[in-house]
Amino acid sequence: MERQITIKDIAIALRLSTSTVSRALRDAPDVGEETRKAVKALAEELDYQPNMLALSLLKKQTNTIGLIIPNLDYVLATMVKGIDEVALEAGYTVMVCQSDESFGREIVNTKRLLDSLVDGFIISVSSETMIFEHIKKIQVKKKPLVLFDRVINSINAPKIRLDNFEGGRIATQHLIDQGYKKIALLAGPENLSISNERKDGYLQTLKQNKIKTDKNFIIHCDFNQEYAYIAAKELLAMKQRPDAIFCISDRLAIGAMLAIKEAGLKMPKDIGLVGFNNEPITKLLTPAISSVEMYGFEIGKATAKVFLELIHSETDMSDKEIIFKPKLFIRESSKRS
Amino acid sequence: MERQITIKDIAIALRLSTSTVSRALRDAPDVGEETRKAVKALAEELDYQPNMLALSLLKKQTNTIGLIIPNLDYVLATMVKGIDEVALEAGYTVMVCQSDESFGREIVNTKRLLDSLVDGFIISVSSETMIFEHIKKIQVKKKPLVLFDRVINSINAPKIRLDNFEGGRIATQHLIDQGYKKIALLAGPENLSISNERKDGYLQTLKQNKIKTDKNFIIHCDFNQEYAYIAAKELLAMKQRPDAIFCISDRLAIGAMLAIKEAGLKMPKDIGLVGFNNEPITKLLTPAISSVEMYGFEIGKATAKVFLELIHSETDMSDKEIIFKPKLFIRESSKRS
DNA sequence: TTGTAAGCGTTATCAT
DNA sequence: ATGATAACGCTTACAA
Repeated sequence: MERQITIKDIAIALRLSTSTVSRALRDAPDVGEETRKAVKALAEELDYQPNMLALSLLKKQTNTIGLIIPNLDYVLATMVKGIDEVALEAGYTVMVCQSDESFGREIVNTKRLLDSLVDGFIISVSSETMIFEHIKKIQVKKKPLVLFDRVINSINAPKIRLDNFEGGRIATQHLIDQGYKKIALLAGPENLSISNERKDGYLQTLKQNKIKTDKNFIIHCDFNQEYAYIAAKELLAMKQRPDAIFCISDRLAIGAMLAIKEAGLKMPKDIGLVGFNNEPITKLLTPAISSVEMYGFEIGKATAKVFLELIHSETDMSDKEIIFKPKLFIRESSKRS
Repeated sequence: MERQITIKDIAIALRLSTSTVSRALRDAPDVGEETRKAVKALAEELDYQPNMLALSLLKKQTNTIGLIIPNLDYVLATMVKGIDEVALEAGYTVMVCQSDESFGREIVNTKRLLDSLVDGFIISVSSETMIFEHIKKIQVKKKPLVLFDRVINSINAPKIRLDNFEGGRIATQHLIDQGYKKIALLAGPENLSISNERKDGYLQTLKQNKIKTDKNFIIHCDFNQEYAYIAAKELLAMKQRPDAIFCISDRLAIGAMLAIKEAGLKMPKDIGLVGFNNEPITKLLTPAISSVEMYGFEIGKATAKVFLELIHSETDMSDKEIIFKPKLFIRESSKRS
């Protein structure tokens, strides 16, 4: 790596002090017209670039956002895109760290980023995360923190997320409206907020419609097509098999679909299927799968905006909560009428 | 943001000099056993964290890799995952910047990262990128640089990529073997290396099999399902319509598939279809789409390894080139025999 | 074994 | 209008 051109180089070459050069470069008012020109010309010629590290050390800010996410699947990639776009615009660079759904990696990532490189954090937790000491540490250090998508209610920080309860509700209500009576749920990992909220929406909707819930109809599994396939097979093998399955994600729905097809059942006639996320694939499959849109890009943009607001106004925003309303896209897999 | 605990705080509290504290913390040999213990104990108690910024400024290295990619679609997300994993293991943090296929944003990202925060670059260029001054600038500054996936041949730097020519070849040969005679090509943007290499594989294979190429059978379009749909419609509307379409990506293949279905044609009987990337969806569609696997995760890991090698051994590696062999997964969309 | 001082590249404060 | 100096937090000769 080449030695960087510094302010000092310019100062020496021009027989000026570093402070004058610094001032000239930043168009400070109290600097002679000629010196300014000379400095700028030489800076240009030598292709001088300020050393951000030195600036960051001095200013105690890096213009960098630490973004910690559990994976880079469709939904999160979309959210990252939104965050990125807003951040770039505002002059921030985003450090994306994937925890890969691992609590351990999430902690390592948090620690690394916390070790003073980033101005603040935007986090969506891993599915393993049940203890939040690492997150609290961020707050102890008074670094700005925004939670999105998979938020943690017990942490005091701005939260941007989908109304997952409502998502669960509209999906379930739709199935009921289509005449399905024995609706199973393929849920995600047990302790994951988004999964449980969707589940609550499902449960309450059943109750409101006076449909008894069958515990055996609720299966928790990892966000993984294979597991969903196995879980769905189990459901279909029951004597009193469900006549519809609501899946907490499209990946799960795809796994379920494979099991349904293998069982020789037809959607929507024999069984109804609804997914979540509204991934582009859902439109393309046969049958196309009904799914709940979660507006990932918008959530991403909103998240970054809240972050910027938080970082610029030192006011307390820990109560701030932006909740996006989901929308159900009804497709063949569940449309009977 | 809270004031950080510094070495100075510990020094004052213990009535030592900062240098002694620094030494004690780093287990330097020339420090008294007792002082070491005292320092470490207090550091622990105060939860002292070294200021990486100061260290970086001093050492002129940030343990950070600048990763510039055109998008976060399935293939690149997979590659990023591979890069991330290896980098994390080696103590590096990755700054992922999406150019969003925009030349302008690629330049902004490069400039920002170059302004001294990162130790080196891993880049896959945008589809708009035809001028490489920003990349050359990285080299002028002697920062380590590795290109992957969409590489630039005229730039002297290690390159890790798929054998795209071979990918084009096996896809085309497969179609020929299945008895297709009029094979069209849905290619990507005109100036994109991966697209042209795949195209060359296609062209040469046709030639080798003594099949005349029809210029009208080759359509360039953006990596976008909509465009592919339109392009495929055009192809199918020709009097002498193609009896097979090789698409340079799965997204394009999906667009083509929609057009094919709409035209009432059956795959593989009436028309053959082969995609590229082997995205998980290809298996799930009806018919399942044959596709060329490109081993994104492995390419990602290899890329990060080469980067680490480059950064640690100051040897010249600009000739290094790792080329992965693609593999065709044959599915219903093109399997006649 | 410990302390002093210079330096990494920059800016801000105070003189001149 | 310009310069000297201290400071950001840390490491590393060099002294003691």
